[in-house]
Amino acid sequence: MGKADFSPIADTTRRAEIVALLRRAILTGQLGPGQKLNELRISEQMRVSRAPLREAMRELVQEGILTSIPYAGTFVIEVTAKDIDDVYSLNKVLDEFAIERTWKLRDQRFFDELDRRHEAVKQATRHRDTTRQIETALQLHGLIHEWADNSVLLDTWQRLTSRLQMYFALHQQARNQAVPAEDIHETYVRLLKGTDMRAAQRHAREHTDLDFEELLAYARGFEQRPSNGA
Amino acid sequence: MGKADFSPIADTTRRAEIVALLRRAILTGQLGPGQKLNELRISEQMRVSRAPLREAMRELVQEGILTSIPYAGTFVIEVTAKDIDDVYSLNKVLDEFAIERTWKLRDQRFFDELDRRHEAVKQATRHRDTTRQIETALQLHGLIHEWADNSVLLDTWQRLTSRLQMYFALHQQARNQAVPAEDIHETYVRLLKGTDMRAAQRHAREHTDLDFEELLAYARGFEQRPSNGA
DNA sequence: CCTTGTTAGATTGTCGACAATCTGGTTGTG
DNA sequence: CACAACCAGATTGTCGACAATCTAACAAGG
Repeated sequence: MGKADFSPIADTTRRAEIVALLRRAILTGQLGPGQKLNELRISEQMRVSRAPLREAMRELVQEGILTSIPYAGTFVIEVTAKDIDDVYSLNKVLDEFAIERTWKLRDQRFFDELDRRHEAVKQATRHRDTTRQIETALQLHGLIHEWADNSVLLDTWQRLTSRLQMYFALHQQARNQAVPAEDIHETYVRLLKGTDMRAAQRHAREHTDLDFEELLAYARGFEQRPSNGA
Repeated sequence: MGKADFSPIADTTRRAEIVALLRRAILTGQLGPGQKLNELRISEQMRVSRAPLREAMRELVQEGILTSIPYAGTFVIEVTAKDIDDVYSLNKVLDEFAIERTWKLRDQRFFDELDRRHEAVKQATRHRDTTRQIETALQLHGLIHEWADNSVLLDTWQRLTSRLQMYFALHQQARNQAVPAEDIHETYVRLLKGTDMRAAQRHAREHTDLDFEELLAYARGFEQRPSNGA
């Protein structure tokens, strides 16, 4: 049968592309915390007028990775240890909820997708591609939120993810250390495949395979440090 | 001493005022679900150009009460029973978390504020002011999120609150029934003042004094019903 | 020396006009 | 009648220019 399920076509507005560009620049650390976004300069660089750029910036402000002060400018959010702790602690709660909601909905497609994403992380790890490693790890952890069949939860988690990705990128960028070779997501995946939901939730609450403790310790270091623009 | 701590002055940009106006119009039900927002018409009514209006609309899109389709328009979100259920279930999780975080931070100022907001609800109830009753009830429940000392949690909760307020307004508007005279928040306040945190959390999870069950039943009624604009 | 008033430059906020796109009706054709 | 191509109107997306506001440097006065 001619049954092909098409995905929605791409948003063909400049605004959407600008949002994607800016978000990527921030989440990869090209735009550092506290840095000011000069509208005229950016609009000229992108060959775009200020109108769609400003609209894009409003979106990112609401997304929580930019902050705006009227007549002063729009800046990349500052990162404090408390911010990271706030995001992290809430993230754990959402994880527990997502696991609970996803649990009964797990099927073969879920397990397949879980393996696929897990494999993507392992591949990025082998290639020593730290940026992609962060990205894939977050995608792996995002599966339960996508599967939970709760659009508001997914929305909320994606908002947190933006920040998480930014934090990890900063951390990685500053340390630039060798990535862990072992597979730290092994337990997480195994528990999600198992039959003990409580165990999976406990794992999400207590043991984190996204290495937050180190991230926190690091963040306490650059507290109050002046952020120099690029 | 001349020590007066000033709060930041109000945002004096048109954009901010437009956001407030539009939000109020949506949350009070003046703009119904599915309704299209004609930029030219609204900008003329507000005596404002389309630029700040469009920026304001981007904010509300990210806030989750508007939805935008490129080259087609921006619309007030549709309300389905599932949406309400999604918001409601996530809200309960956030409540539990907020109670946990707030618990150790409770002090006299907290209890005073709790009483103050509780009193505001009772007053609105006495005056049969249903709109204000919704508003004050949500403010009462918001205290634990404000007190939890987690800016991300507060952000998230406020986003959900926008929707909750909209749902309740629709419900109230359609039914237009007499408001309950009894004080349904009595237990909630009492538990928050007590010493048993688990009991307070259980109450948040199991018994809801914001009457969601009825709201849900109602929402299932206008599923798929065409929304006529004003 | 410190404070206050002024001013020039840069940047953000807002405006009105034009371009791109969608919608619905109309027309022509089989 | 069914259907596709086309066209006119309305609406959204984008642009360049102007107005409002902020910042920092400088001068004047105590």
